[in-house]
Amino acid sequence: MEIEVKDSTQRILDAAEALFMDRGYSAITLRDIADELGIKQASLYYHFPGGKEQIFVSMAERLFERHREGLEGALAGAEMKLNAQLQAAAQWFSSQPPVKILGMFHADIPALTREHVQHLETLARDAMYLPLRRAFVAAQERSEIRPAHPDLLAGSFLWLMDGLSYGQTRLGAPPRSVMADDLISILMDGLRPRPDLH
Amino acid sequence: MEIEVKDSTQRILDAAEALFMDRGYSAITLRDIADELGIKQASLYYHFPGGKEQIFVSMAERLFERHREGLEGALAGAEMKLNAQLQAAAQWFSSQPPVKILGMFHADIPALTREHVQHLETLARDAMYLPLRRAFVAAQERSEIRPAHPDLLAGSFLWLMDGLSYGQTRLGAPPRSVMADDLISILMDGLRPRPDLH
DNA sequence: ATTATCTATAGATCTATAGATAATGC
DNA sequence: ATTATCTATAGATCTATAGATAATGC
Repeated sequence: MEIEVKDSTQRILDAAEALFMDRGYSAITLRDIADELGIKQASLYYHFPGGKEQIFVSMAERLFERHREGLEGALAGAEMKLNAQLQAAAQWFSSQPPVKILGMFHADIPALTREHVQHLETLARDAMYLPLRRAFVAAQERSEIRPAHPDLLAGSFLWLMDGLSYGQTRLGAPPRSVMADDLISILMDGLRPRPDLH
Repeated sequence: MEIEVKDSTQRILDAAEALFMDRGYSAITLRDIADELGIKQASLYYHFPGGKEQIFVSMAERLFERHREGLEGALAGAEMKLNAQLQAAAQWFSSQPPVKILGMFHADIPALTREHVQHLETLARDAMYLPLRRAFVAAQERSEIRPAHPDLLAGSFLWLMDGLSYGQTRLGAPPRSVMADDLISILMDGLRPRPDLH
């Protein structure tokens, strides 16, 4: 059994991810990240010559790749019923630290270059949005749910999963797993193929 | 007919609201706000001796009071059916600039003093969360919807309304009013009093 | 010689304060 | 005299660069 010590690059990205995701790009300084690791701020430039922006972009790339694999794996591993797939997706999201992806983007991204924005938006879309959208579209094709705009469904589901992270202690809320189950159950009932219109 | 010119304090809060809500507390400087108004950064201290933090808190107080009145008015003005009330609430939210309230709080609030955090959280709760929660509880008491945790319902609805602001151009989405109607329709169907549990 | 850190610091902000200036109202 | 601005600036960061230092690997 080999004890593999994470290399410095990964440890920097770990710290950066926790800090950036929690408080946003502008609020975090390179000193915050370095302090977290017990090194000096200038030492970060050895691993990331591009400085703060490069650290942010690398962190986001790694995060999206992890989510793409995790979410696609969860969806593929579930029964081919939307209900089971959404439960698996919810479980995946709650296994991960909060992402706050859309909020982060809107607030943080004006601080980045156009190219980096474009790049990260594509990654985010591929990693989190499209896999869910495909699951909703497939369920519609199987007539498992009534017709509804798949962009709305995918976006709202993703948004709700993201919101479960925030909601925790704030504004008095039940535990996360219960919330996810209840939400999915309400959503599935709401999407039944035309139950008994009026 | 009297042309009432907004006083400087209100104009400062207008600019602060637009900037803070868009990019967050840390990303906005006093110079950004002053530039927006065509004055010098130091002049802001005449109206807000407490500086940046006081501007943010005053802006948030005004915003929450506006939302409390607007949301309570919308709910009270609607038919006493949950469906109509949620539609009125959705209309109110889409009449307002995006709030991004929870995301803002989580990210920005570590930069404020404990007292201000406490104060703003109470205002946010009273203005946006509790009115919706009361509407869901009342609908349950009228047996209009099946039993479900009202905190989850109020929180998710608020969160979804908030999300409609983000989702707009991003990630390919239908127009906001359509999305709100579709979501409410799905939610209402999902909450029907025990439809036909096999 | 290479790798990974450090110290020191330049240059660019940002917040906040002090005091000057100009316009208005008694 | 009061109100609302301005200029100037101190003091505190923050990012990024230059070059020193120490440990490891050939």
